[in-house]
Amino acid sequence: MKIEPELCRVEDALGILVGKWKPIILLHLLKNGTQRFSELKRNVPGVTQKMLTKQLRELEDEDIIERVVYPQVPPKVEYSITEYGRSLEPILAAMHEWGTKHTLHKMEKLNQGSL
Amino acid sequence: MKIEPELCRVEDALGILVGKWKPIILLHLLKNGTQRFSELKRNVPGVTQKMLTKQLRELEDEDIIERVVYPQVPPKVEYSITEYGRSLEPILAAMHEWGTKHTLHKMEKLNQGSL
DNA sequence: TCCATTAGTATCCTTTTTGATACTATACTA
DNA sequence: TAGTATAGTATCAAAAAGGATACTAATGGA
Repeated sequence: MKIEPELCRVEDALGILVGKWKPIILLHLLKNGTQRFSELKRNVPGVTQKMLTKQLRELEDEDIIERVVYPQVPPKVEYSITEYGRSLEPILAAMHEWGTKHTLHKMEKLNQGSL
Repeated sequence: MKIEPELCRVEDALGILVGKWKPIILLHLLKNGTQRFSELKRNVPGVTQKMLTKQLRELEDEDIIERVVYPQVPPKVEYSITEYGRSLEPILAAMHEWGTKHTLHKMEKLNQGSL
């Protein structure tokens, strides 16, 4: 690898993905396309309104997702991945793949421990 | 992408990389090979002993790095990436690449704002 | 004898992140 | 007229992460 630690930009990508609910939010938007706030809330089990709002705002601030407000009552707000946000997909896919292997790796380790 | 949000293992990979000093520690070990504790401390500017120890322990617990203690005084402890830990390299590389583009993206955005 | 060296711990403190809960506006419906 | 629905805020509390500082053991060297 030729990443010079001094010029490292890993943190930039990491910073965007870090947040208890961000990966799952992104996966839902990538998989299902545009979603309303309430749909996301249903799809992200356990998240509170406050946290969902916060994570969405942070992703929006980084241009990863787009927020569209319809001027009506009750409110309607739709969220979707931006073109730019879609560029995170390979990273998410790589992490998912690695994570899957890592889960196995840890299970093997546990089994060894019990022999 | 075919990651089902319900079966998502992104968090596993993310969890291992998250920690204020972990990426830079990993990059140094990947680039320079085995390093002593004191070398890492020099190479990771700003880190305290406590944090360096903590992050190293966490990486060790996940089998990403290996710790070898030499029974001598003053102590000598060497850290190195494991084979397994090396499998994170593509992810780090992808994040670095993305992060580099993201830095540019943000600069463009700032410039637009000042027009 | 005193000091430096190394790889840590121990303690206390601050900051950041996350969570629980209650509250809001406004239109539509029963 | 009371209740429902939506996308939030506000406030307070708890937990997690990070940081500052001081301390330790044992050896070699001045």
